Amino acid sequence: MAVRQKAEQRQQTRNRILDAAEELFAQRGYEGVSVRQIMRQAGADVSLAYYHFKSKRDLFDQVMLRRVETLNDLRLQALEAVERRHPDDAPTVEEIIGAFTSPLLDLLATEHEDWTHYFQLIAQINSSPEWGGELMTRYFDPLVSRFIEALRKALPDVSEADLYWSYHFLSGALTLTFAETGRIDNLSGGICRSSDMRAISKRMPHFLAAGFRALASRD
Amino acid sequence: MAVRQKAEQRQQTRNRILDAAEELFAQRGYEGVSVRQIMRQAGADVSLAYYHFKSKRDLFDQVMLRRVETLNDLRLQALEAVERRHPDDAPTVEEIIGAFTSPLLDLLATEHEDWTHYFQLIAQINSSPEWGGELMTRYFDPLVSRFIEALRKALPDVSEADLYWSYHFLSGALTLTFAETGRIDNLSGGICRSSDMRAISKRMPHFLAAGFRALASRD
DNA sequence: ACTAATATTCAACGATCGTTGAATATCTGC
DNA sequence: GCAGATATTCAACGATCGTTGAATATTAGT
Repeated sequence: MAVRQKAEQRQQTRNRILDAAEELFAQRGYEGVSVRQIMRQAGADVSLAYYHFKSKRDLFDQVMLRRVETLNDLRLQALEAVERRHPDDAPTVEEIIGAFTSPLLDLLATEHEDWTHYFQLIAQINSSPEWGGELMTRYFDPLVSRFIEALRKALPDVSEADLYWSYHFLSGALTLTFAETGRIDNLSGGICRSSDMRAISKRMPHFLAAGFRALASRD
Repeated sequence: MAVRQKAEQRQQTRNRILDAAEELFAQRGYEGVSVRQIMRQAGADVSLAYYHFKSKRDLFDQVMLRRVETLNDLRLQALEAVERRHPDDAPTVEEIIGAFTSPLLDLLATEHEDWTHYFQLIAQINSSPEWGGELMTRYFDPLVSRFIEALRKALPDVSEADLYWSYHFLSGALTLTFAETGRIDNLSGGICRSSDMRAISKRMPHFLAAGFRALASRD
């Protein structure tokens, strides 16, 4: 009974390792975690990591790759849904930014355990001089270019430089928010909570869209 | 001749170690750098690190502390200068945000080598779940609260939650921008450069001030 | 049932880690 | 110029690092 136990369990073990690596990398960074700590958390022997992955760096890359396609697909679908609702005119900046951010909020709302560490990891990579420039470009550039194209249509008079800088500010606000460091909890004395996704979705698109428009409509 | 050579050289060596640590921590993070690598770059023996500092962690803390007071002072002075120009009414949001950001731009313009690694380091800490919440609070909370107080006066109808979330988005945009990861250079195909402080100072305060106002004037 | 393939464990490698105590060089105060 | 303080070097500690090869357990194909 139970045909193909081996292939099933292979993926199961592989995912257990990826889960442990994702969580620990997100908490302490790539260099702050050892393969031994990852495998201890995964409940398996150290050398099993090198049976399933080529190296520590390869394990890290697979952690990144595992979810990036799902995320990019959801974002692209959200953008296309918004564009479908505007067959003649262009969508608003809010709608486009909403399509960029709401998949993250939805994933956290429905599958929080699975995605929270992944977003924290991306946040750290994004602001790291060593990894940020290259890795973010590699994984997200096509999708981001697609969103920037949509934003260009929504803001016909914006200059290219203003457009890219606006996106850069968006990216910073977004990644820090999803890093959930607890900073805003401390600073606000409990008024705001890092994990309050409803509070974020009510505010972030408005805040950022206003910024885009402010730069686009400058003299 | 040369009275007090020893005391002078003590500070000189100490600063050489701090410089090396600052640069390497900024590039690869706390765990990504060894004390040996730091001392190699500083051109001194490993054990000298433990003569000048208690531990690796203490060295890291001193790297943080060395510049934080200067930075906070400059920001506070900039804010007070803005407020002095408005004896009766409140300063604008742009002016307040300018006081928060322009000291960073000025330091990079005049003493780039000294400060660029420090800002990169802060950017990484800010979006790290392990360090971000606590360290940023410890070093910057009093100053940030002072700025938020000024912003509250400039936006009399804003809710507390909107105010703190707005600052959070500002903080994300600010730290990613000063992380200078080269991401925007890649994404924009060279149109924008991470190191172009003039481009940043022309855009960031406008962008962020518009965001603050958008949240403050919501129904 | 037997064999080949796959999955997992065991033991160890050389390298590097943070840290320390003792020895040595250099300067200061008298 | 000498004694004591200060700064720097040398050598080493046990622990942990990433990684590997060989041995063992488990499953798959026939």
